[in-house]
Amino acid sequence: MASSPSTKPNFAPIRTRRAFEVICEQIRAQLAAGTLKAGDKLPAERELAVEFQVSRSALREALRSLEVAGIIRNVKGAKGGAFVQTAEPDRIVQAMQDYVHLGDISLGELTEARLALQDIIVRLACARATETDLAELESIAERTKRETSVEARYACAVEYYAVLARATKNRIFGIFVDSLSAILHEFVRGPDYETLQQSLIESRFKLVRHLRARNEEAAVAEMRKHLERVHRHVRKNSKAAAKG
Amino acid sequence: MASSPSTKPNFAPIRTRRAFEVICEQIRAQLAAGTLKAGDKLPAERELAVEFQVSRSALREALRSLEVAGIIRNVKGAKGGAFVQTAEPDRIVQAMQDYVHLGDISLGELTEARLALQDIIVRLACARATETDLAELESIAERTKRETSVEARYACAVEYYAVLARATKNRIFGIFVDSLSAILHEFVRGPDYETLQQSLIESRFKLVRHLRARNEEAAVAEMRKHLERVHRHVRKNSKAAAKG
DNA sequence: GTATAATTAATGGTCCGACCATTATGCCAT
DNA sequence: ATGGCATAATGGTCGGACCATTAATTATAC
Repeated sequence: MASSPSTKPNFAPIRTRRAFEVICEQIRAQLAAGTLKAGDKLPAERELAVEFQVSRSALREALRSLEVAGIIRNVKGAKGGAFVQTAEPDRIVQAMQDYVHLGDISLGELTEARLALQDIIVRLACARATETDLAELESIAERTKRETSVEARYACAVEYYAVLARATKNRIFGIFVDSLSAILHEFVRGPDYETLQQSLIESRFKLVRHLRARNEEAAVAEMRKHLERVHRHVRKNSKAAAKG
Repeated sequence: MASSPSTKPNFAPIRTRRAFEVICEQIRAQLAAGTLKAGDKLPAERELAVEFQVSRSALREALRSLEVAGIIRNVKGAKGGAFVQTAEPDRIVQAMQDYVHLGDISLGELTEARLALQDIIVRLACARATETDLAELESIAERTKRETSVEARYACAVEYYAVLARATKNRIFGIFVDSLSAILHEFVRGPDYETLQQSLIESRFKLVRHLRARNEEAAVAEMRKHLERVHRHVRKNSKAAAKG
């Protein structure tokens, strides 16, 4: 079999395909084809290994890949197994985080992208936000005012942005915003973050008022003013960190 | 050892942390801290296993996770090993693709997001594109005209969008566009795709002219017209596929 | 009869030790 | 020098074992 002489004038791509890759592809294909869907349970590892005619180790590496990709979830014990997951954007967020950590993206790019995105989101939310959305935004802003710890208030801010993104009725924007928020979170610490937080709360109320009035331009302007303040803070901190 | 009675009043968080997860975290931490950076080579699997005091299998599952995440690349043979990768957005794209396949995102959301994104991109590119960028765009459009196969022309289109995104001088937009393009690609097939392609070429030249004139509004309008045509096609195909 | 405890079986997580396939390196013969 | 051959390093795969957790079943106590 190996390198039979002659009759091989084609310079085929060498690419060695590893067993676990092939397995992943087959399972992904079944997903795309709809044969497998969220909630389904794959056979047990030992069974699958027999079916694919590979060792359990190789099969496990495939399952591990799919788990890391957020496609399945492994649960132990009797009646356990690999369950196809419902869509969760977490993995996308982490992929972006990894990408940034690998060093190619500057803080400037991140903040610019966030500003541009938030622009779109505010415009869409202005057109589509239901009264429920608006009420939820207000309630979060109220809660922020009552919270005492920096951490708790930050969590409120994240939630506020998430609800705002949801108000666009387009989940893609939610993913993008989540990713950028998660990455920028690492920069947000600093000595005067607490006083900044305080001053941002009022801005959130203003934004809701503009949204409710369906005043697109005012809402966009408010969000811009808001974000630019945050970003000035972030940039200052990052410079301080670079100096230290 | 099992369930030693009494002396356990602490309600610790249950979460069983698997070995490979801990390993991943440690390596990721070294990445974020800068101790590890692109190009570095990790010790051999057998060595690492000793260092982490785990079996080679567990260690391999960790490496496999990192590889799937695009953080390292495993290369065989002597002088092989796990090398920390330079940033590649491919994984983000695939994460998004997985997310869509898991069924939460509609075609409408995808096209809307793409339209909004391309809006921003055109505006930024209009302000920042260098003559080199513009020349490259033109050259790609020229090449598209000369290509004969549908596939080759599609590849040109992808490249055109990529170069346009690069002209914004912000890589984040490149990632977003790549992701959406990859996903929408699956829908683009269809009987009259070839005639559509033909009619789109002229639009690309027009866009470059608008960009070169720094005429933002005209450029945005041209792109919108362009994309709306593509999306009408895509939507028609997807309906046809749903019917069949 | 019902509630509780012990048993069992299924399953993912881990470990070990072996062998294979690929690759770089150096040595040797030509 | 050049081309081939042995060697060693290294990831990929294998097979089998044991552990930990969990659900179902059975036995026991009341």
